[in-house]
Parts: sequence; structure tokens; C-alpha cells
Amino acid sequence: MPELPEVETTRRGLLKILPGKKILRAEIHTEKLRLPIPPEISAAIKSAHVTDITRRAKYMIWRLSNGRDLLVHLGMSGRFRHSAKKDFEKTKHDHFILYLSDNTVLAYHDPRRFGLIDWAKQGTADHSWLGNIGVDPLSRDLNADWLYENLRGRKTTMKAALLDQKMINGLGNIYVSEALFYAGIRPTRIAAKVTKLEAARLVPAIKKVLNAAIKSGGSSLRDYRDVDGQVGFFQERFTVYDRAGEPCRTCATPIRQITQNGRSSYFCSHCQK
DNA sequence: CGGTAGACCTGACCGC
DNA sequence: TGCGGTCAGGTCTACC
Repeated sequence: MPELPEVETTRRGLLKILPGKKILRAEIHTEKLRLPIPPEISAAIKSAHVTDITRRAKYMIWRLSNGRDLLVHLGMSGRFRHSAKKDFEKTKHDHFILYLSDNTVLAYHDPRRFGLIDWAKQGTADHSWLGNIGVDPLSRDLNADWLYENLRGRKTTMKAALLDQKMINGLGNIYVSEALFYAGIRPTRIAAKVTKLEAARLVPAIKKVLNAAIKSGGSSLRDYRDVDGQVGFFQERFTVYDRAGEPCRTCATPIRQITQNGRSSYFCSHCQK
């Protein structure tokens, strides 16, 4: 799914579409995503418009003109499709469809239905699932001293530590592998044994990979698309992710793929210690 | 408390 | 062509 760069790309795409346009009709076409889509959303957002969209971790918060906030998460396979009404045809996994006042249609499409569309508590952008979110990796809160202190005392691997949204939010399976490559740290390393110097390398590695991915419009592996149907290009710049057996771009050693906590990790056994 | 399987879903792909 | 197994960008809950 969409990790932070894909959510951010989606958020920016939606901001070009939604504000200033009235929602004429909202249709719900599924029993539930991760949670049921509250049925009253349909009536509540009719005639409203979206005034702003912000992001916390991989969650988007849509501020509505009626004062309410909608929490939107793309799960593993969620994306928005935007098209002229005359060109729109509902497809199998279009679960939430907005008809807008400029004769366009915005559809939330999500085959695996791990996404989320729910109310956030009014005004505070609050939701029970927003309570456990760690620092924003693109903010100054993520710095070398902070990271080193927070890795100390953790017996788990670097892979698991960086995937833990309660420590740093927004990283997922792709960008953890990529960031660890740039920092020269193997995903199997125990977090507590990472040195201060390595932590200092990891901070810019994380920021660099996320910013570069946002600049490229995200990564399109299978089904990720921008709101306008555009694919992202960052997958062309993967150094290790999804490159098992291919030569390291730095030293030509074949990239290794292993399984950690049931998920694939990729690394270069020569460049990463 | 920290850490790790299991659960939730569909679709694509591979080997037989 | 069909079938079973495996894998996929997330993250909550249950259990040790």
C-alpha cells in the first residue's frame, strides 16, 4: 500500500480536486472496509465541501465545511480515481463514490478493503486509532539524538523498529528497506546495538528516501496510482526493495531477500553491516 | 510493558 | 484450464 509518500501524493492530488466543489451525492457500496463506513456519512456530507486535507502518518483528515472531520486511510490497496462524470463507470471495488458539482466523480477503490473511511472526532481530528502515532519523520522531531535514545533498550530488529508506527510514523515495508540501505545498516541488526554514528546516518537516509519518493509521485508497484491515474516513478529508483538477486547499484553484490516478522526485507550483504 | 503471530481481504502468479 | 499454495505497499487485536 501506500506508505507516507503515496498518501502524501494522494493528499496533494485530492487538494487540487475537492476544495471549492460541492458534494452533490455520496454513495456507499460496501458493508465494510477495516470498519464499516458509517452509513450516515452519505447524508452528512451531501451539499458540503472539503475545505482542507491534512495528513497524520498514513491517515488523511478531510475537513468538511459542515465542521466535521473525515478520517481516510488507504490500507494496502486503496486509491482514489477521479474522472469526468460522462467517462465514469463504476467498477467492482469502488466502495465510496462522490459526485461533485463540476460534473466529475471521485471514487475510492480498494480491492483488499484494508482501508478506512470514518468520522474523526469533530474539531480535534481525533480518533482512537490516531492515539498511537509516533514522530513525523520529515519533522525536526526525528533527529540523531532522539533516534539513538529511542533505539536503545529495544531488543527487536531494525526492520521491526522502523516499521513500528508508534516510534516513527509513515514508513512501510518499501521505505524501511530503502532507508536502511542508504544508512548501511542491515535490517536484521538489533535496534539496541545500533551506534550513535549509525543512528546519525539513518536520520538523513529516512528523510532523503521519503522526500525523493514524494518528488517522484510515489511508487507504483501493482495498483498504486495518483488521483489522476498517474503512476509514481520511485520504483525505478529502488536500491534494494523488490530487487532480489539483482546487482547492488553500489557494489554489484546480488541483493538478498529474507523474511522478518512475516514480511520481506531486502538488503545488500556487502554495503550493509 | 515489549515483542510477535494471527487476523482481516482480494487478486496475481506459479507449479502441477 | 483448474486448483492449491504463496505473496502483496497496513495495522489492529490477542497472546506470550
